[in-house]
Amino acid sequence: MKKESVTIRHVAQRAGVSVTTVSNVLNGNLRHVGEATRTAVRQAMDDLNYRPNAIARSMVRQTTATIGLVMSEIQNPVLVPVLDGVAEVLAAEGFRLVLAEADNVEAEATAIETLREQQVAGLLFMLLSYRYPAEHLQKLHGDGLPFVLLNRAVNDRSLNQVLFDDTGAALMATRHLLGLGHSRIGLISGSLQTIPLRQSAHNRWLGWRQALEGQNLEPDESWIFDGGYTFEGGYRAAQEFLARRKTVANPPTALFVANDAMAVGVLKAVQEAGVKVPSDLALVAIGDPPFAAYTYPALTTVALPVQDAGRRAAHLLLDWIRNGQPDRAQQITLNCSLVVRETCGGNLHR
Amino acid sequence: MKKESVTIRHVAQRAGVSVTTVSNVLNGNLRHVGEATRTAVRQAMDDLNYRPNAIARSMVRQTTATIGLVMSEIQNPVLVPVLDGVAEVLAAEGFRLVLAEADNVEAEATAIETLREQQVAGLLFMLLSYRYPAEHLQKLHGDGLPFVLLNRAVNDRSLNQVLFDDTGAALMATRHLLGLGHSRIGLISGSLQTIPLRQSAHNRWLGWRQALEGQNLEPDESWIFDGGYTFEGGYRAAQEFLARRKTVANPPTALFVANDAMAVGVLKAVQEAGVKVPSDLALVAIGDPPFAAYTYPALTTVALPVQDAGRRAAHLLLDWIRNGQPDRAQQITLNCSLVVRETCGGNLHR
DNA sequence: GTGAAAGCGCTAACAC
DNA sequence: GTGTTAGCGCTTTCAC
Repeated sequence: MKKESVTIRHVAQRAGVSVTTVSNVLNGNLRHVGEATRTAVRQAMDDLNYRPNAIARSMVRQTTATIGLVMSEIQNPVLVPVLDGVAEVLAAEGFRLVLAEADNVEAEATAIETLREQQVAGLLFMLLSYRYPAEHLQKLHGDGLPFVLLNRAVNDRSLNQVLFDDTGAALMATRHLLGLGHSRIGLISGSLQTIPLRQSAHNRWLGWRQALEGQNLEPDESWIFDGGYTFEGGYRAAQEFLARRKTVANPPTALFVANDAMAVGVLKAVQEAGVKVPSDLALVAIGDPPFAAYTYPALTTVALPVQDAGRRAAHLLLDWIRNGQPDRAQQITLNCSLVVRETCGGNLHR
Repeated sequence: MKKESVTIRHVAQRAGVSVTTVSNVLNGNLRHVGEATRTAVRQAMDDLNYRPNAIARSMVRQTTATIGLVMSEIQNPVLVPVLDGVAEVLAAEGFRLVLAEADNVEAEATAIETLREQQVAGLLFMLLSYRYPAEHLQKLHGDGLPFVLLNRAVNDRSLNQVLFDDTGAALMATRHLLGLGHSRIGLISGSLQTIPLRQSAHNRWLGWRQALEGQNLEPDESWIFDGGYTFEGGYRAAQEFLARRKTVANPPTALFVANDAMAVGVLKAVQEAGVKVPSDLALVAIGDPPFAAYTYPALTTVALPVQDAGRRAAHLLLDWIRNGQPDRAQQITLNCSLVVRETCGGNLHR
């Protein structure tokens, strides 16, 4: 990189024009540039192997075409399609994406600071934790920096948010079981008690409750097992469930599992115990990642439009950046859809 | 963002010093700055809520603390831990990460161009395709821009690379089967025939061959089924395998499956067919993602140190950036390790 | 110890 | 249509 870089000035010189002209052809400001001049400039650029310096451009324009993405856990596979969705629209719109991981509030604050120093045009927050403080977001808001929240409800209607309808998804999942004739339905929950707590875990629990109550069934909290959203947690929770199941006359005939990773663990524990799915025990989950169709039996699950969430969030942000702050902040809640596969089987009483 | 931003000049004014002094405390150049001055400046920064402009700094320094990551498929879960490893060391070393997705050669060229316009200090390539042209990489090399290749062997010892020992992993996997007494071992391969072709698919096939040949066994190419590295492909390939298996007197007693995703599909197909793993059919795979321990039965697989690969690549790149181009390019090949779980069972003949 | 000033590569008035 | 020029916010000689 210690090569003398070729600048707009060199191009101008070689083409025998001024820097303004070069700048004009660079930016498509062609009404001011004659045909011949244009080609001459282009030629000179090619000859010199000229590459415009985006840093210098940002410097004078006082803005960048870069947005910062701060995410809580890059490792979480759920977020990968979101990232992909974001990357897709940003690339299409000519924006760059700079990544910052932040697992806790301080790290998040630091990330925001760093990103702002980079003069990002906007910020995207993609986090999973529950009851994450929102003060520094308010500060962003006050500074007029565009940002949108992805999958983190902060109960503030002044913030732009893209959310999954977790409660609705859980409702849908549980109702599917109900519709099949199940009336005793256990819950393998997300991080309800384990740390970090999750917004979605709470909402999915809520959906389960509501579905049961809607049928005048008493949600039996003793059939809730916290699986912490992991394969391992689901496996363990299922083992607990199975142990308790044997001690009781009328155990649940179905399980609502709050995500697909846990469902994989549940499936393993259940199969090891010789319990048959769906005949002995029906299972619904939430998420629908690629593997959901290839478990044995294949998971019936409520699909979350994760990639779409990324796209929507990116569009929301870009709108704000380009057209100024919208009059009202938007809370976009994404709808989910049930994907029926094999883990629920047919009607229980048929 | 249309607020008047507070600059180093404002700080200087408020602290009653020159911009030079402010710059000096900003950069820890404290030998030239008196104690009192320093605190005054710091105070002024706080008061004004000053945030240094990294763009302006890059402008004058003629370099950024940003590295570009160009990856072929963000969606591929295998790459997520790599990304995490990269992000981890870059964050620790004070570098930013800008992401660019590129699924084909032209997209890659464009991504490189964009990233270079952003004046990235270096480039990381994380791609899966096979026989990807390397000319534009040579150009980078000629321009002296630091870059390292992750998981893309280009057979050019002048390039810095971090690679998985795919052949070794396949050898290890197949030998494990051999050691258990299996002598007829089929292969569910990666994208050997499907597009895009994969370097790793070829190498894993090679490892399988070599293991067999090492025991003076003839690798029977008619027991190779291309699963394209996907759940779906693995499932289909296994169905083909099972169909053929029934038509033959001495079918393979084991399968080397070139990655874990396919192994999940294989497991499903096999279970649907009522074939028992490992008693009727043993399975080894490669990868060891989180779900590998939670399939039923749990996958015996050769673990790839993916996160470590990301870290190593990042370090290699940072070294180059900071200490100049190394005398010799490094080809780091990462070792793999067998994780024995349940899909192979015990010795065949015991 | 501290300050004045040049200039990084580019854009955008404004003048011609 | 094209050129001149003044910065964008910062770092960095070089004087004092």
